[in-house]
Amino acid sequence: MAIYRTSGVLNDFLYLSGLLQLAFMSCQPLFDYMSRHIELTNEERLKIESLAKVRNYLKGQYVLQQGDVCKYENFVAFGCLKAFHADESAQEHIIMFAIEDWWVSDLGSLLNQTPSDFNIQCLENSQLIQFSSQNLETLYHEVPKIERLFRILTQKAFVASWQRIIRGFSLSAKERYLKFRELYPQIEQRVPQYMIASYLGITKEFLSKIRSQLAE
Amino acid sequence: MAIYRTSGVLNDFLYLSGLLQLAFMSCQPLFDYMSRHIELTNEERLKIESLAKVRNYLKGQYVLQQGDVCKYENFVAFGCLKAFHADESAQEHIIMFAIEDWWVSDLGSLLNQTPSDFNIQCLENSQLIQFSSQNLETLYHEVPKIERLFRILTQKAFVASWQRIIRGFSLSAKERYLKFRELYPQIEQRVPQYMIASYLGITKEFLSKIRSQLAE
DNA sequence: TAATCATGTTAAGCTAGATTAATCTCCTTT
DNA sequence: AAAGGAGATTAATCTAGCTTAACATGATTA
Repeated sequence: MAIYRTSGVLNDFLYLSGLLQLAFMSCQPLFDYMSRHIELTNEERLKIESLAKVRNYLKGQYVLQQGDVCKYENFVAFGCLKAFHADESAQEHIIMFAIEDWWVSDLGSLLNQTPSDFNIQCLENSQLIQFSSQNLETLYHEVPKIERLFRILTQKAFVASWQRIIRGFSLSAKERYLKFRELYPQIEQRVPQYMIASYLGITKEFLSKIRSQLAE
Repeated sequence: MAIYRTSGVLNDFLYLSGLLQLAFMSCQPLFDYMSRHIELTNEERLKIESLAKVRNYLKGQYVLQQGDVCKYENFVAFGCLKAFHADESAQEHIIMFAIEDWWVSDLGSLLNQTPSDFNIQCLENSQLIQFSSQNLETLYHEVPKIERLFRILTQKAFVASWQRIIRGFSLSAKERYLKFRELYPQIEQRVPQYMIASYLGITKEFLSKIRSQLAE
């Protein structure tokens, strides 16, 4: 698919920025993020660093494929990804986007070591900070603060997913689109419209219609 | 509304069973439940008991009303409840049912002390074991096992809610109904059809049609 | 006994949103 | 320069599921 291909110029850029990115493969973005929630000692930072794995992905690459067991909980240092489920008729349904400072994984698959329900794919060159479920367990035990942080994060994610379910019930497609723009203005700029349509659970044609109505 | 009213005979029964239930207001159901996940010492049990509040509700009573701040995380010792959101046009959208051994609350409201997005109402006489957010915090600190348990429970709940979102995208109403029966056979027996329709995000008339198709 | 209420069913007509297919605009590649 | 691909738009037609409304049933109440 064309998403894997890039122009010569873009390739040069990617190669270059790839090199640049290699120069900055550290857990710093994660520490910055964490320090907004909890305070970490230097030993704790070292512990976290020893259990994390920093990895770069190119645009189009899959971090997780439906059917595989999810190996990592991923923190996005930079880049943009989508998580999507492909149904029987190969239709893609985007479950979430992830940009800087977001966590993305198939938690069910990671926890139960079962085949994943969905795919995670990079929409831009991305750098992820990865924790295997084993390392995460170790981290929970050795740095209880982190267990606490993850409880809180998961609770927030759970609340957000319930709000999404409520929106799915009680709002029209147009209202859901407006809500999406309100909630995620940064993401709206960064991903193509047809993916937003997929996230909203409507066709790209219908989203286009909604937008033209809004423009009037 | 008639849901509050009951026949004389039923009232007698309720009164009686209310008395009987008063005789058994203990945290035992919660301990039984917890012991399926973690092991508790006697001191820990006492700690939990000291922070919990056992309360009976009659059929029809609200445990939480939309707009109020959610005061408790509720464990269902017995009974049956629904959590539902009422939209602008006063339409009810059932988000979840809760029976024995389920937890039910508006976590977002509880955590952030913000007005709740939805109602929690008893469909049967119910007994809840309640933890205020303060007591829950205390519990997390004094019994770290519990913090761990709640992290795991929340993760599971989060996974379940994502699966529900996926189902909402990729399954037809009929498929969603069949899935519901598969996942929650006990609940199907216990709540009226029109509430199941609401849970599935369809009208009661359409569910009726689906069922008649299935019966053919 | 008659009335009421909760629940469920059936059927006619209606709309939000899907499907299909053609067209357009940028980019990128050759 | 031409061809191709990704993304977006528009319009015609179609359908899953909604709305409305009438009716059935069984339980409860007066």
